[in-house]
Amino acid sequence: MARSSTAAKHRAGNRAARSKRESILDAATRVFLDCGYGDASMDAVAREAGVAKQTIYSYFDGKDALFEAIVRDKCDQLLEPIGMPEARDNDPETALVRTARRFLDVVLAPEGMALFRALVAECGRFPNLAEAFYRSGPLLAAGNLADYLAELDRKGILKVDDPLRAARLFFALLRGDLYIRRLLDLDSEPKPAEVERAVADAVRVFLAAHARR
Amino acid sequence: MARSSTAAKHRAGNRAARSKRESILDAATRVFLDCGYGDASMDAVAREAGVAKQTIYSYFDGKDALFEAIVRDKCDQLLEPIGMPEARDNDPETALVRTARRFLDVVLAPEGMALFRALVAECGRFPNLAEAFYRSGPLLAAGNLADYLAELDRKGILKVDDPLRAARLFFALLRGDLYIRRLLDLDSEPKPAEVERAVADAVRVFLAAHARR
DNA sequence: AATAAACTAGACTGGACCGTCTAGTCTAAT
DNA sequence: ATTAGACTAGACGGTCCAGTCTAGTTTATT
Repeated sequence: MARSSTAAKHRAGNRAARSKRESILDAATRVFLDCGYGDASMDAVAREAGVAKQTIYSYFDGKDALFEAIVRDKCDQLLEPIGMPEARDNDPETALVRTARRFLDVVLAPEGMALFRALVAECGRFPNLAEAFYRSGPLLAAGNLADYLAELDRKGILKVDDPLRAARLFFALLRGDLYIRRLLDLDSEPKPAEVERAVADAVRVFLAAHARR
Repeated sequence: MARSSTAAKHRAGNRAARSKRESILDAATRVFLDCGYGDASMDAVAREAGVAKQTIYSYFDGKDALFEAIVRDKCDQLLEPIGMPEARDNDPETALVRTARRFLDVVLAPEGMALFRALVAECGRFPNLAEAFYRSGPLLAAGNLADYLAELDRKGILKVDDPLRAARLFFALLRGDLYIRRLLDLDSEPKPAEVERAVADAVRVFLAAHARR
């Protein structure tokens, strides 16, 4: 039998309710990603959202559920460009540079970093979130690139024995030292020139390793 | 004027006091790295150490100071093998493989991962810890490798234009996808065969990129 | 206008936890 | 044996917070 509670109705979603739900999600995203799960308080979310605390509880089951919701939300929103297969090109350098830029722009941006830090910090409490992130982010991106690399190998443009492993290595190269420093919050968002240099380095090394001799 | 409080005397360090201090540090390390800073309680540390809570406060100024102490401790202990310059060898493959194994053995081990996760989670609260870790870990390792790579370049064995950047790229390759998965706690400690494969992949790609033509 | 549902502001409960304090025990040196 | 310092067990104050409850207000629908 259907629950007729307020929360259940909201989950179905009127128009007004959706906007209220979204302003809560927005505020919660800011608070959670700023403070981390532990130091974020529901009162702070309510204040930030301009909403009574009770209202939050009428849209979400509790702190855990709210955190899950905002993380899944940000994952979808943030990783969507990464997940999309890149326009392919017979010149691998062109395609790799495009893929690389798109990847770094997302993961090095403050939001991308904050999301990843939150996931790392809470992967013990929310293992399924970490899994979902990995699948719809790094794994999907590597899969797409792997398909393209396999095609280049078939066409004899590059030599790629294990496309998936090669794709993973490419993204590893791309993260490089920058990523570690960003994770530890030792650098602020890098300037475009730095990103461009990281892209160029990664592409150069990758192509050298997979050139047809 | 010198403080004559218990805490000050302990900091100087008798023999008995040192062992008590160490059992507190041990327990605190377990608790903090298991639960994270926020969810670790001083009562849990006391219980785990088999010590009264007051005793902890007579050796350490508070929760923050205890956390700092255990992190610096683990950093020193864990990163010491990484920081030492590797025995050099005119065959770069031999030397790189050795360096790579030593690096991955440390950073992929449960303790290494737990430490890094804690640092990522708390880098906002303890920015100086993150900095110290980076300098005595990744930065030092890259510096050492860079020196060796510069030597190889001088000898005409490899072509390495920017040794420090090259060294960083090598470690980036090494971390690869494994590191991300470990950070998110999606994998347990990898088997030696997996590590060996990651090492081989990284070395192969690196050498291909820096071969004298 | 009347009515019901949604919302607000804020009080409140129950629990966790940091850091302190107390009272008593153990150890070691004089 | 005495005495001082270290230690223990546990209580306690103060703070913070998740989640609930109350009483009153707004909004929308009929």
